[in-house]
Amino acid sequence: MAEKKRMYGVCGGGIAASNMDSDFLQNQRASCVLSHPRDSFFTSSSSSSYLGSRSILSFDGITGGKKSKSFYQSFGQEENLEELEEYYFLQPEKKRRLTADQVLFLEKNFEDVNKLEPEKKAELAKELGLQPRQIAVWFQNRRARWKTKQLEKDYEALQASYNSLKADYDNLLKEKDNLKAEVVYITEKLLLNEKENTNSTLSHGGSLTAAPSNASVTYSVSEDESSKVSAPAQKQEDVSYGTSDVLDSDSPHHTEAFSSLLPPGDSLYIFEHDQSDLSQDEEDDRSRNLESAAYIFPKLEDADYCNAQSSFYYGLPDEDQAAFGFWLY
DNA sequence: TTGTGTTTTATTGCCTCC
DNA sequence: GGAGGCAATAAAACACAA
Repeated sequence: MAEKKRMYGVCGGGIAASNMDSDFLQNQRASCVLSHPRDSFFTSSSSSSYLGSRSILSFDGITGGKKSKSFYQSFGQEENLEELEEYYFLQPEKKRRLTADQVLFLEKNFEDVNKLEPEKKAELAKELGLQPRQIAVWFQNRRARWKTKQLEKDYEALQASYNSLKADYDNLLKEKDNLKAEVVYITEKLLLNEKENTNSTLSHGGSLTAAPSNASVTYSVSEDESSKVSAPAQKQEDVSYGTSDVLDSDSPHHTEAFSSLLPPGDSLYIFEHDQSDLSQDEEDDRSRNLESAAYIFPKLEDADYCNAQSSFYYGLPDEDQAAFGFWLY
């Protein structure tokens, strides 16, 4: 690539200067030294429009720190101009850091506009005694730094947003698991009561009796029984039933939860039972029914009453459908 | 003092716009 | 085709621990 940018070059010798034409280099030489304390030695040939650059050449300690041999150490004030010029322009290129003031000034301008108009660039260069190219480079690098910072900020914001959403999601998952466990618990209770009811009916000469539609709801679960039922779910998901109103057997809300499954006007008639009455076969049946019910119940939240009822009804084995049909209607 | 990591200054090559 | 912007990179300057 020819060219344009190779010509921006810094004043003085070194790599960048090697691509410059001689007129350009003459001007740069002149402008380079103007800002130096010994500017007067070189002003005669200057036609530069800038005050010149303090950068690149290493004759002037600007920012402190490690420095190569200084101008004044190398040459006493009596040295002749040829040697001085040789010193300046045959020096290998050295980068110079801008002074704190220069940086501050540039930073303030960067706050106003982060892209420079050519006029502004020339103005800043003149004001700071730098090459316009240096100003342009500084702004370019500054934009790059700003962009990097911005990316970091954006990343942090996204990370925070992600963490927040993930926390919400985890909470919803827990809530879902809790609700699932409640469904299992409730279903088990219903099935147990259905069994109990069947047994009771058979022991009373085989005539089925349903609770009157306006009968009061009675439901009770012993402390011991409750813990037996909930234990597996707790073990698996660390679920606490104690937090649920629905599952609080002492709470009036408990029966309301069951009643919500019934047609308006009907109420649930549930007998107390003794779990110890269950045989191994009955336990197996119960497990099977629990699986079915646990699969079906989650649909209830979106379904209207009829849909929920039919889902519940048809999702069970035939014999259980009959049983549920008995006590639901 | 020296080795090493970071920051700053500057260059290069490519791209877009006018 | 020239001017200017950007990404990638080099290299000097700087900071700091050992």
